[in-house]
Amino acid sequence: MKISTKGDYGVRALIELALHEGEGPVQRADIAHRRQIPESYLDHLLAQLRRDGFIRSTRGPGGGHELARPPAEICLLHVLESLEGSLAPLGCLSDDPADDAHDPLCGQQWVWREIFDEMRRRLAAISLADLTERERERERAERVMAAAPHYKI
Amino acid sequence: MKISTKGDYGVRALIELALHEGEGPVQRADIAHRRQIPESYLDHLLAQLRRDGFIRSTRGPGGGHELARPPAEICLLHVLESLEGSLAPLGCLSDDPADDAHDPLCGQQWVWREIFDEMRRRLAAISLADLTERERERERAERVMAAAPHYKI
DNA sequence: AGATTGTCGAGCGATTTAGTCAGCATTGTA
DNA sequence: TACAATGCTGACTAAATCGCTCGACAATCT
Repeated sequence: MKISTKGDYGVRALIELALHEGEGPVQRADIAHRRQIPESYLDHLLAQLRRDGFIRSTRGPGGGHELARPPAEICLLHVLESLEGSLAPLGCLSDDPADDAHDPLCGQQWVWREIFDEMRRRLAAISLADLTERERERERAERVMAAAPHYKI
Repeated sequence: MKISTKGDYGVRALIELALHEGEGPVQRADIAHRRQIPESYLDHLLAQLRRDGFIRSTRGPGGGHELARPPAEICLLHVLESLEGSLAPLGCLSDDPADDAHDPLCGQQWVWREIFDEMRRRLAAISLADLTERERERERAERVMAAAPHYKI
């Protein structure tokens, strides 16, 4: 019942791209270092995000990755589904044909249907812009803390 | 992000016990056959359910398993948490010390906190009695279908 | 004593997770 | 044109988890 590192790393990477929007492509190595993601693993996540149209990539010197759409038009649900596959807690609730729609708890499907729908609604309501805003706040707070160490908890 | 067969099988087993409440202990083999659960696997699930006080078991001829509490006082949340461990989608939201409370998406913890709470609320509101009632209805419907085959979809 | 039940822990094959790595493709710059 | 900087791809792997089996043991009834 856990979200994997794929979802985590992927979202972190997108936040990094959103923070530097309009400044040209950001390189794989920079994303990896700044967000603490294994560089060669990040490759695969970026590839997936590109396949699903969240980012654009350019090769060669000065190349890198950038958002393909404004952060406000990218929602957490779609990003996670791209990286993790369907988030359905039961195979039989999933659209994804990779889940072999016929095992656990299908008898209690009705219980999970609502829970799953509610979860999707909430995740769909959160955009990359929201996440980025929070992130900026967090960084601001961190800088204040660093400047006045005696206020630390 | 999936519920495993443990939760599934465990709930099915408890429903079976609830359906035969007051008729003395039900044997492992009977539960397994009637609910289509591998017998030797069921062992471990029953052991866990006993450790957590959902069922009582008696050995020897005529022994078996029975509910330790009335079905209305057993909720789906607790059963699943017993069998699956914490249902928290992030380690950092879990009470369970088995989850090493410090990896994925902790930066987006606030997103998941609410989703998780809502899920728990809903699962806590469903009792074994509710599940059993649904099951009885399902069986009734099945019998009607069997008696009048030409009504089948 | 012996049959019938539950209890417990070791082990095992398959799958998934979380990566690494080597080699190729593309593109800017000199 | 050469070459350096970047991204792209697929094969590989180590470790964890899942779903289960098995064998030995413990309790209890007749």
